[in-house]
Formats: sequence, structure tokens, C-alpha cells
Amino acid sequence: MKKKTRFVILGLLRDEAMTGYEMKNCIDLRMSFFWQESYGQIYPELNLMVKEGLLVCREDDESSARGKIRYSITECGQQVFDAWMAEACEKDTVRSEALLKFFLADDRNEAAVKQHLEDFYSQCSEHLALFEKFQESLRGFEDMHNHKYILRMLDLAVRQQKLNCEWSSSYIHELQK
Amino acid sequence: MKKKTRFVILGLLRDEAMTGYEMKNCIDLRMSFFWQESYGQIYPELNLMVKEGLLVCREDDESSARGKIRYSITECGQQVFDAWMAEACEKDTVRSEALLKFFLADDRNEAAVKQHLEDFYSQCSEHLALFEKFQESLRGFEDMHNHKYILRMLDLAVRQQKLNCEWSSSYIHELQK
DNA sequence: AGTGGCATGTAAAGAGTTACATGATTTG
DNA sequence: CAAATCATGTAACTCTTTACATGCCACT
Repeated sequence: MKKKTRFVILGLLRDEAMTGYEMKNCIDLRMSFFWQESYGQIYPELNLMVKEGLLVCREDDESSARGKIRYSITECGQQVFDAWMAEACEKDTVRSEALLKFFLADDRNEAAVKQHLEDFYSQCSEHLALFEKFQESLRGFEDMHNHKYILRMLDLAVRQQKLNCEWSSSYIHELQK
Repeated sequence: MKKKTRFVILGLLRDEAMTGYEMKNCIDLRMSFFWQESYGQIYPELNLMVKEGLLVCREDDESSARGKIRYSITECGQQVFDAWMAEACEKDTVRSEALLKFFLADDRNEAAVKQHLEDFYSQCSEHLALFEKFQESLRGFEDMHNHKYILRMLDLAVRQQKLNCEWSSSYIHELQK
């Protein structure tokens, strides 16, 4: 289970130069469906990657005591990214406490299950709304071709969230009978 | 992100007494869709839980130098489990290298994406087959009511895998044009 | 003047995997 | 009888989160 923080960073920077803070934001908003990173991983990795020549950085704001630091990918970084892209994927790791509880429940826990289902439903709806908003924003561009891969991915994300919503709402109705 | 190993163990033992090895097996075969544990988590936790009075154990096989150890849940363990069931769930953590690659890809990586899609498809088909087999085995019982919660969960798992299969196969066809 | 969001970073704690060691039992 | 699988366990390592520290900027 190798650390993949650097590849996520590299992948994001191919599109545009970003600060560490923006990367974390982008990962949380658009990729949390299948990936997460914390500041404790991002910032140290960013400094390491500059030393290794995968990234270059420039201070945005010379006037401040400690300005924003915006990173860009180097040619070497591109190569490292493409090499990783071609490698086989490790198997997924998923930990969903809600699904775990749904699986392990019995009649003693019916009330708890009901509550968790409602939470699950509202979380999925929120995610769905987020993904659909992102989808719309990408479709607004005329250069849709550039977003071909992301749009395909979003299509899966949206359909999975819809499935989860449908499943949990019908499960809720069943329990209410 | 608290450790939940003990609750998984407790949940499994409510159905039947098991050895640590059997638990790991069961988790890998039936729960890997949304959960995983390793021996390094299970065995030390098992010993701890006996000390805390959540479990009792008996050696299966007195003749061997080191026989199987089969664990059962205590009344106290039941209570701890039910208390956890009623608690709110932490948010999910998911790490899927394949989905990450699908999201970050561009035209330079089309060949890699194709390969990963094929791997993704075959993995999902395998999971689907596994879930369907499990589903069938549960439906064989006359006391289906006992498995109500697991069957509901399996319904979601099966539908998600079907969605993934459908998505990846249509994506593969698109790329082949 | 205070709140909240932007922004960078570190240290310590905690979670989780991996590799190894050991030995029994089953199956071809 | 060799190989695979069953079975338990530990130690070292790696990964990841969390809590904290610092300070800017915009808005009210």
C-alpha cells in the first residue's frame, strides 16, 4: 500500500499551477468519492518533490511575511506521472462504517439502522448534488474534449450516488412498514 | 478515525463462534466490498478482548501443540456491540487507485486507461459473482428472516458491481472507436 | 475589533500492512 | 512426500490523521 500523494499532486498540476491549500480543497470537493489526502501528507510531500525536481514553485506574494506558494509540474514530473499511469493498480481499500453496520445488524439494532440509513441517504444526496454541479461546470466549456476523462468518471460517480439514494430510500420505506 | 476491529469481530461472533483465521476469511470473502482487516489487527485485538471480558475462548484441539482457538461473544460484548451500533458513523475512507487514474488521465494515457478499465471490469465481475453466490447461499435457508439485513446489503453490493461492469464495458467500447 | 476563511507547516499519536516465524493438516 | 492451506502470532515499518502553531486577508 504505497503512498500515492505525489501522483495525485502531479495529476492535478498538469491542468494548472496550484497551491497546496487549493489541492487539498480540490481533492475534498471533487475526489473524496474515491480518494483523500490530508495537509500532513500534502505539505511535506510538496517540499520533497521540489527537491527531487518534480515540481517548481514560486511565491505569489512577495510582500507578505509568508505568501502563497504556487507549484507547477516539471518535464521530469510529467514523466514520473506517466510512468505511474502505466503501472498496474493496487487493490482498493474501502472503509464504510455505515455499510459495515448495515451488514452486521440484526433486529435488536433496527432503530439504529433506520437512523444510519437516513444519514446515509442525505450524505449521498449531498454528494450527488456536488458531482452534478461539477459536471455542469465542465460541460459549460467549449473545449469539452479536455475533460473527456473526468466527465466519464463523473458519470460513474453520479450513477453510484443515485443508486445509493434509491437503495437507501426504498430500504427506509421497507423498515417503516 | 478510530479503530473498529473489535466491532467487526463482535458482529461476526453474534452469529456463531469462530477462530481468528475464519474471521479474516469471512471479512475478505464477504465484506471486502466495504471493509478490510489484517491478521496484525485481528489476533492482538482478540487477546485484548478476552482480557476485557468481551469474548471467551476455548481451544478446539487439546492434542496439538497449538490448536485452533475458537471465540464466542459474552453478554458484555453484546452490550458493547449494541452501543456502537447506536453511535453515529464516521465518514467513509475510500482509496481506489483505478478510479484515481481514470480521473487524472488525459490523452497521453489512453493506452493505460484502456488496460486499467479491462482490469477494473474483470475485478468487478469477480466480485459480482462472489456476491451472487453468497446471496444464493443465504436464500437457501428457510430462516431467511435472520439474514434480512445482510441480504439487503448484498442487494446494494450486487447492483453496484453491475453498474461498475456496465460503465467500464461501455467506456471500453467508446475508447475502441 | 472580531469572525471566518485562506494558507503553510510540524510533531506526535494512531492506524494498518507486511514480512517473518512457527507448526499442523490436508490433498494430489 | 511435497505443496498448499490452515492457523496463530509478533515486530518493524509505513501510512495517515489530528492537533497545534502561526499569520494573512476580507468582511461586518
